[in-house]
Parts: sequence; structure tokens; C-alpha cells
Amino acid sequence: MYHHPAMPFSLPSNLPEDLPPSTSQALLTEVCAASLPWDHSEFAYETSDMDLPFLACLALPSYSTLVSDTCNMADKESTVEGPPQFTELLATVTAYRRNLDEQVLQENTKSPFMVGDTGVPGESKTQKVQRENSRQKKKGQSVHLWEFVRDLLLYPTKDLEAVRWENRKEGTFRVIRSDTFAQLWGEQKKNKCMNYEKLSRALRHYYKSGILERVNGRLTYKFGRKAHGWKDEPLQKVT
DNA sequence: TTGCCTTTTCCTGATT
DNA sequence: CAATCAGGAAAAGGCA
Repeated sequence: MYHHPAMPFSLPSNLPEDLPPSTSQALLTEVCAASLPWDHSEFAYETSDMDLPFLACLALPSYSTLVSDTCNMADKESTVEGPPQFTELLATVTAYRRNLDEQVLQENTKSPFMVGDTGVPGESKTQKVQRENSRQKKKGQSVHLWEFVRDLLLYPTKDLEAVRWENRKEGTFRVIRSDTFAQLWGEQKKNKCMNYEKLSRALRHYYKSGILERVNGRLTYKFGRKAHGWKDEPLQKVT
């Protein structure tokens, strides 16, 4: 599923307690039947339940209002607002996915971090995710570079494609546009001096920790054993 | 304040 | 020659 680059996106605080009892694909169909500002048919993807919260957000009436307001605004200020909003969206997606990852990790490993977190009685999964999200926001936890890259791959955009899967099963990916890649990361970190030289150095630091593995070929990287989340397959392209 | 971790910045040298 | 890779070193910044 592609997200429109100029789409402002944040998880609304009034998410339904429980998500609609439908599959993600059905919900996507439902969402796309509404007036979305981009032609979804061109970028139709099979989704997984991991995407449900996002699709649910899109399906909310409040979001439709937001979209139409934003489109009107975009008409007036189309030259001012642009790609930076994409990084905001990506940051939201990344934060959400990290929460999912952490939850899965905690449930699987009974991590000591769970001690003391007894949860809220009667709390739904969605509420729990929101609670974790806001806690993370309060902590000001920043997005790690490898997570940013992972989500660029999982949530690509038509206009700003910087990286592309080389071999999805093996976790190898290739940098398509090094300048765009660095620009997006720079926007994420609010660092105008970011370039591919520095970005690639940061990526190479991951070799030692096992988050990335060395592969042959220029501009090509591979997720290592310590990287998680990239194997989830919410975005199989429909042909 | 301190230590740890991640990322940034700069650098040299090698390779494509 | 430019772009990229590899990795050392030091520093910055965030967090517990």
C-alpha cells in the first residue's frame, strides 16, 4: 500500500476500541471506495492485519474531513508543503511498527521490561498500542536508522523511492537514489547536512552489531539476524 | 553526573 | 575522476 507523499497522517486519539470485524483487504476496499486523494488502483497491495489500524484510521469519518480540508489547503499552498510530510507519516508508521515489534518480543520472551506493566483492565489491543505510542512519544524516543530504512522499504512511495528490495526473502535491498535516501533521513533527523557518505557510514556501523550484513554489490545492503520486522509481509504487490 | 548506545562528522585509503 | 566502500577515531546527543 502506497501512502500519498503529501498526506498528513497521525493516529487519531479516537480510534474505535475494537477494529472493524473485517479483513484488512476488505477494509482497504471499503476505504478506497471513499474519496481518497490518490488513485489506489495503481498501487493496490494485499495487506495484512498489521495494517488494520492504519486502514481503520483512513476509514474514520474524521479522516475524510481531514483529507478534504488538507486538499483544499494544498491547493492554496501547494508549493509550500510537500515531501517533509511524508517523513512525518513514515515516523508515525515506524513508531507504530516498533510498538508492535516490542509487543511481540515481550509476549514471546516474557521480557523483564514487562514486570510492573500489568496493563489496564479491559484495555483493548488498539488502546494498548495507543498507550505505548503516547508513552514512547513522551519519552521522545527517536527512530533508529535501520527501522527508518525498513519502513521505507515496507511503505514505499511512488515519488520518493530511495530504496528498493533486491531480494525480499533474503532481506537484501538496494539504494536507488542515494541523494534522496540521505535527504529523507536528514528530514527525519532534522539535519540539513546529511548526505549519503554519512548515512552509509551509519549503516556500516550496523555490520558489527548484526543488524546489517555485508553483501557484494554497490549500494546494496542486507538485513542481519538482529533486524526484525522486515520479514512481515503486509505489502505483497497485487499483479 | 556518568556510562552506554546510536549516530554524526571527518578522515585515509581502496575499489569500481 | 567521481562515486562508493571500508573502517578508525572522536564527538555529539539521547537515555537510564
